[in-house]
Amino acid sequence: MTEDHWTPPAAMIAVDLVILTLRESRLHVLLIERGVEPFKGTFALPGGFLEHVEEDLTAAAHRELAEEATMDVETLHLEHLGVYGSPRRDPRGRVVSVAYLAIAPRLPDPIAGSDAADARWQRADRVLSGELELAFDHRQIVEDGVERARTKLEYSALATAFCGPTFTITDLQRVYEAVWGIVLDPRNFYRKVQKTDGFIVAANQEHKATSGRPAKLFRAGPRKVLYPPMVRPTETSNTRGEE
Amino acid sequence: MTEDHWTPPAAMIAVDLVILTLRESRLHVLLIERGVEPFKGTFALPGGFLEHVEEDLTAAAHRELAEEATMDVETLHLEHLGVYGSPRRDPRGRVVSVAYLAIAPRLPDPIAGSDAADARWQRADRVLSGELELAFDHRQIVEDGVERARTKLEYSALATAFCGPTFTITDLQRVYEAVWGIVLDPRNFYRKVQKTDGFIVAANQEHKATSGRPAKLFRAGPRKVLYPPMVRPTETSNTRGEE
DNA sequence: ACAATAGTGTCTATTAGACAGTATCAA
DNA sequence: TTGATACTGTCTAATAGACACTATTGT
Repeated sequence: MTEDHWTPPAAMIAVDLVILTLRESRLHVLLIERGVEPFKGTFALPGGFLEHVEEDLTAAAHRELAEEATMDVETLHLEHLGVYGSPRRDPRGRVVSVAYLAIAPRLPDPIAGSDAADARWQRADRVLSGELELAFDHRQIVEDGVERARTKLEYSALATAFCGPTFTITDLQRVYEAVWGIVLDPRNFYRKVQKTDGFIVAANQEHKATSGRPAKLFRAGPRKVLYPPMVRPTETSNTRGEE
Repeated sequence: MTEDHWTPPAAMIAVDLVILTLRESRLHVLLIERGVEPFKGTFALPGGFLEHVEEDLTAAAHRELAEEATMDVETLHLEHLGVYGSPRRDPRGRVVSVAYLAIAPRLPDPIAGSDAADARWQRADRVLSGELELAFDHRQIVEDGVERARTKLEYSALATAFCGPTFTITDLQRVYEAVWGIVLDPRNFYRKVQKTDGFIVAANQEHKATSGRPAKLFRAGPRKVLYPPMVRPTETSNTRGEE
């Protein structure tokens, strides 16, 4: 903070959101099809400009999400992901974008809002591979968001945020497998999860119906940080080789 | 990114730097005494406004560091720490600050630059405790930076960045002890560090002179990520109770 | 009965934690 | 020889990884 006698050049502040969820055991990211130039017609992250000088950054993020995807996500926890401020990243001028990451439990199908032609869940791997091109530098932001999620699964209870209010241990295992792109041993996974106090708590004597033996249901426990962490296997025995 | 027909309010972009180092086995942070209003005369993090629309954020960070602290830190790696954008955090108007974290190996005593009355290394614990008050929300930024450093010591080779080009294993242990504020067992520390391939490499047959048995010198190895991580003891046996 | 999913038990190898003594220098 | 710092070895408890079987439901 220096220089009080001249006015430094100002920039527009944008917020962008990386919202991740699981659909059919695959990691998906919420994207909107842009309805206005620039990049009209291509997919982009939900987000937008700070609207007035008094608006808080996270407030702007929540507002944009509601506007563009009509998602009622008051409870959605937004975590700061990074700042993207390369001088030429937006053709309209100097835009510094603050990116947030959120994990969505279930899948309230988004509805396109005012400025977005369409809002959809898209497979994260298609974005990361470049198969689906995004506007601005949003592919990079998605990549950073996915990487953050992978890391946070290790030392935090983030995985439960991918699940609904109640879930089975198998559900939880699917989260790890989808985000990490590997296969885990159910026996070791059960043991590890069960003995990590406060990670998950039994949702008393409730069960679930499919075909096969009913499963016990659990809820997210109070513990947010995992000591010792879940360990990501070391680049071997990757059966379902995603990415 | 929406709204193309009106111009959103712009904000000033600032960069702030948390530079950490070790002096006399204690964690220190680089602060400057502000030479201009607001907060003239109080300490603050080095930093300042983006100067022109084409300037990159990290470029601005490096420039400010050179200007305010006259530190020649081309090689200093700046890591994005966070964004601080509360509407009222700066009395001059809407300022969104991008904070960076860096770890400095040795201690080239800083020289006060143009806008800073003074530039000094200050003990981090005095800042965190509130004993030394900082301008703006800089105490919070320092707190976030220190917490980040603590975490990164666990799963990255960051600790070597606190040391000079060569160092002894004891030097490295002092880094962990100072940042974590605990005491470690030298035997277990030696074993752990030695068997983590690529963490440190021997700087061949060089020694050091003090009083006592000479120590072998090492350099930072190629490994940047530590698997398995160094583990921070669990809140017990904290002999030298810092913080 | 069979299919399908849920759940458990054991053995082994590795690792962290606790702990005490030897080695090498200068004075 | 003493003081001061550098280094090393062992035992034990906890944990991860590998692996196969039993349990409970619907059809």
